[in-house]
Amino acid sequence: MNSERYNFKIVEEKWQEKWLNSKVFKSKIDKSKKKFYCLEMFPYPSGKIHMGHVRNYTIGDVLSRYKTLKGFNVLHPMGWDAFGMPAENAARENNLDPKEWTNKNISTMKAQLKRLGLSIDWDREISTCSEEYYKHQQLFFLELFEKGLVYRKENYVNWDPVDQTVLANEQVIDGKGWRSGAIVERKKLNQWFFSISKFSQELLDGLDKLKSWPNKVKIMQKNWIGKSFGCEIAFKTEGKIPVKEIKCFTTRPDTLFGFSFLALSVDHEVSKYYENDRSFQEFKKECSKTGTTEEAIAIGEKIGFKTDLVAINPLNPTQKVPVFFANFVLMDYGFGAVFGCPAHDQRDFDFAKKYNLEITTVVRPTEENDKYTVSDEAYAGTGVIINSKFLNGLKVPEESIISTIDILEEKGIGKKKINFRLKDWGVSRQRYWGCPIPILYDEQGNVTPVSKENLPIKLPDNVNLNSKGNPLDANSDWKNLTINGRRFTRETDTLDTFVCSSWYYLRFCSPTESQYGFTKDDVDYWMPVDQYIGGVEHAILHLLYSRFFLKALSYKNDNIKFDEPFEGLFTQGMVCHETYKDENNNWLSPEEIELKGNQYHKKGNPKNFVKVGPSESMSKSKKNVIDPEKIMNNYGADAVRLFILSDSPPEKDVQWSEQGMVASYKFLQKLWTLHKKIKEKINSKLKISNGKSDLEKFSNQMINKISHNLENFSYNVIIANIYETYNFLNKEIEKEIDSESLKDNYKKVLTIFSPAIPHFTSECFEDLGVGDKISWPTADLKFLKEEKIDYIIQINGKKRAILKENRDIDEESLLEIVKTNKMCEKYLKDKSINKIIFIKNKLINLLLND
RNA sequence: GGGCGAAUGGCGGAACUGGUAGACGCGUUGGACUCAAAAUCCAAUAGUAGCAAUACUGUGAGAGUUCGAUUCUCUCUUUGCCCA
Repeated sequence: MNSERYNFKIVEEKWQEKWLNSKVFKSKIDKSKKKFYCLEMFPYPSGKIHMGHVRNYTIGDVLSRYKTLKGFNVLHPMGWDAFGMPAENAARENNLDPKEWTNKNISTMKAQLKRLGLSIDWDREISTCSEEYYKHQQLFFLELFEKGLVYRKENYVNWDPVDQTVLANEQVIDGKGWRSGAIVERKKLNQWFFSISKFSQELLDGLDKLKSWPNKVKIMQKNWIGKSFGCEIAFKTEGKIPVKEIKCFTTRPDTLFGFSFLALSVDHEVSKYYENDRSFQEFKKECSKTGTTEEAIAIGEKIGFKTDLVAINPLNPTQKVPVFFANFVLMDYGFGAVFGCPAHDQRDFDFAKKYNLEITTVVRPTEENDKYTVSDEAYAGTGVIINSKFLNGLKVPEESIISTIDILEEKGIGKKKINFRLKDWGVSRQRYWGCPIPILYDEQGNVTPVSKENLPIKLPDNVNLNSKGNPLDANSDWKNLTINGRRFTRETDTLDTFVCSSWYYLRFCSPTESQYGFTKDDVDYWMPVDQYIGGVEHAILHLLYSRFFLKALSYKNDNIKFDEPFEGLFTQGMVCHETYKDENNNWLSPEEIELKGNQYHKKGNPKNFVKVGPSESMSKSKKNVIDPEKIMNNYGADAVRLFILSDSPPEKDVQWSEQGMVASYKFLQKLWTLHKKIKEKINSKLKISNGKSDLEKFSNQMINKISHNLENFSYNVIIANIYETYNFLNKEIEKEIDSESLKDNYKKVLTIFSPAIPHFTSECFEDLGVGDKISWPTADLKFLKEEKIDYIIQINGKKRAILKENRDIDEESLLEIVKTNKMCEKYLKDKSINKIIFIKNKLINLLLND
């Protein structure tokens, strides 16, 4: 027997070079072919790739290769999300240039991705930190500015005092900065905003059209947009200060008779009467300690500052309640004012308890009796309205809210209103390593957009990153300029990196176009992305921003003929690994431990036992990472691809297992041995004509299975199918087989294996000398139908036998066979058949009279 | 607290529209080869009873629909994710 080992090092390198040199993955517009745009979320060039990338890009690669074989014109590009804070931080720590640091990482990671054997059109590579990319982004900014979709406003932001930057809400975790861990403060700054909220309704409606998106993601976006139906109410006020009316938005106008206070944001215009009030200023300071996230507000203690005003209940004018400033009211929700109904809102309840305010129950749960009152906690459920005069008896919520709004509208007190939770997107970042905002300020501080012919506004080189705050602001050479004798200063904030990733999918269509970010022709052909693949952690922001950005670009622009960027979305699960700690609770990496018996201990230290923790997403901080490069060096790219696909469905988390990895590696060795045997048989030129052979039947069924599983992203099952095929062929090869038939079917088998293990199958094709121009085989239907079928024989619903009989056998004939069958006889003896359930080509169920 | 999902052998997981539960892999056990080990190959592997054929039980728990439920409906438990 041929004992030649499969040398993945030589084979993989050889094919990767071939693919690269002959540009097999280069994509061109070809209107005679159906296109398929496969896009994976592009990586941040942090240094080297991690297993999450391996998984993400392997999934996309399998799909791209499959679609190519199916005859689609496939666009499968890759680029770099190259702006962002880590470059700046790393550069500062090591006294490097962020650009150099980033480019070095890009070249390392690019080599690693090539090493994985991805079918990427590298001619379309883009990097968001290149001028060639961001100059278009600056133009888009100006375009949106002209359309009135960009504006500047002073706003409270989450301020990270350590990183000296503004954080987005999602960058604040438990009131702390996501990177620095510093307690986040509230600070007022002038910021640029994109009017995403203008598109709230459209973004919501668009979700219905996204048929191939996971429902989960659509629901998350829907909740994020947060459409609520309610009512705007104007409360009359009285008091020492000259405020006569305060407007509120509420979703629960039906609880107006439970009104016991009015709460204002500290930024509400009423606050101007308290500017010189020292205790108010202190209160305000206290409020700024709470973050601005909804969660921080919900968890934090509710505090208030009583004003000199009282508000009058519009439905009950004799009732006058105090007006507070409160830390749980945000200026950008509704009108920065809410009415408090403690009995039916927990937050209001906590507040009322603290300040000893009245708590009037106005909703009674249906199952409770007349004596029901709210006592220990607020009741926010369904029921009927009580203690509310003319509202009494209304069903909550289906009747009560609408009826109350009608009454309020009739009386001219309130107005029906729809409110969205989605807030405008603050895009200013006080950072160096980002896309400069193309805006100038004259000496009076007036905003002047940079004229388009002066783009790009390039980031200056050689900045001092060790200055406090924004390095661009400290760089006066760059910041100050004179145009026609007039002095200007540049906007020194840069754009949120989410802006860069909000349109990169368009850029891939026209990666070298210099006039505009993309051309109509390119985008008309390639867009939308047919399949987008990435982590579920981007379910809300990145995907919502991308959807918005396309809407903003097509706003007042008829050139863009599609309104959603991503037709299909697939979110893959994380790669997990067990975690290890030593006796002192320090994290240990898998390389620092070894197994003796069934107990792990520290390498070279058998007495230092290791505590094994749960399997968690690989992260540097927990040291449970496996370096893909090492793994690829040890086992090869195909083996890694095989393993990363095999163990779990792609949408679920997968556990990294060294044993599983080794098994995949060994499998390819076995497959190579089988290949050699098959080659030998093919070359033997044996001729046997025996009609439909088992081999033909099997390979056709397998084509059907693998095609089906590929369409459904059941990639783990495909790997099982590959193993099954091996098991079958390994037995079959011991028999006498017709050489032509073997060759023909084996080629098909290699083809359907090829999306998963492309180097290996390319080598096999070459080794056989059968050429590499292959296309996806179609299963011949005549082989899918077995002429003998396993019929399930049930008696009283219990399986009693399986009989192999002819296809399409009728009920009577099958019944006769069953009656005379040894296995079934004993059950039928002395019984009569009451009813027969017969499912053609499946089963027969005999119900007996007992 | 709300929303969405999940629960199948020792483990990861299969099972098309209700119709053979446990494909495939890992692990484990036994065997072959070897002076020995590794590697490789072969076999067994849900549980219980039995020498066996076989029988019974079994897809988180409990009910329901059905000739038949891992699959559909309801209640509960545990758990994950997102929002709060």
